[in-house]
Amino acid sequence: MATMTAAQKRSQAKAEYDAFLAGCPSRKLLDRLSDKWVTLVLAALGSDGSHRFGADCAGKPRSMRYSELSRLLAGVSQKMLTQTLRSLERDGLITRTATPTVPVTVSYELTDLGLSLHQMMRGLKTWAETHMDDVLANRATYDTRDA
Amino acid sequence: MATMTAAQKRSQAKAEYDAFLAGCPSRKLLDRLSDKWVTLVLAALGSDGSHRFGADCAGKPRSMRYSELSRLLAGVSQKMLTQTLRSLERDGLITRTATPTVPVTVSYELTDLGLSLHQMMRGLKTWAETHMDDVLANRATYDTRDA
DNA sequence: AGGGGTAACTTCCTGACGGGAAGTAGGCAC
DNA sequence: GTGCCTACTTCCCGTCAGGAAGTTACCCCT
Repeated sequence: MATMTAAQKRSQAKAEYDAFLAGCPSRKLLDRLSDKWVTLVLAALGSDGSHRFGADCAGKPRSMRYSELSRLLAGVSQKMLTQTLRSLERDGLITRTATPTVPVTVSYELTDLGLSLHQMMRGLKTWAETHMDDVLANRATYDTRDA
Repeated sequence: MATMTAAQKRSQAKAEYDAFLAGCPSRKLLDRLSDKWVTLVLAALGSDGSHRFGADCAGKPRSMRYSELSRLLAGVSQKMLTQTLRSLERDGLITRTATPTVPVTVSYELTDLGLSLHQMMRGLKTWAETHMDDVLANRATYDTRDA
């Protein structure tokens, strides 16, 4: 067991996990990742704060406070934000750091694992933003095809 | 409008759509894409049928029948599969082709737009399968940290 | 000719889950 | 002491997903 190299373990994992199967753990993981808040939280933590000015900078991850995330991810309920952050922490994708300041301050940051996933998520978010027009056009065509 | 180059249109779209905003159309699109069945359907249609033998071949998209998808995506209900396929068709990501054979045969295939999204989805599915062990390890640590 | 079979849905019911809003802890400023 | 701040937690309720049964349309078999 301990005699396997990382590469061996990786190839074995690749062979054993199949997200198409319902019972597979990786399927459950994929279900978890396929969550709108997960996508947005990862996209938020991965981009630097100046996404509005410089677009999505692929640079170093940034730690954000709970309230910052709450503000950036417009429309997220506090319950879902907490829940999403907890599950991401549990899965080792982000770290939670509580500093005992006046009112306790909590900051979240991507781990290396989370950073690797962030690449995917950022791509997904970017895809949605760039191909929005195509999708909208297709919808218009579809809706008028047979009224 | 028609005088803009594709690059110009793209940069404009990039500037206008921001998936972090709740009201933005791209946010709604991202929500739609962040669906476990969407991810799996796209992953299925993009991979050739021999994913079990040759893993996820990045080759040409493959048309699949309703029943094939239903079988491959273990656990999907017929209702959700139909619903997912309909919305993907509406958004121009897949095409639906009904051939009037004995019992009508319906096949689905990725469009070019869908194929570009498929790259993302395949990456996501692969990520889930390859990093499953890391996540599992992190969960074990988290759960035993404070019982 | 009538019963059975098949593909691709559609409908109905019910339980789980997400959103909204209100409540909690606890330390400091006034 | 009263109030406020952050970061949650709890409660309620509407919506939505899952499961199973029903539907349509056609052909085959007897």
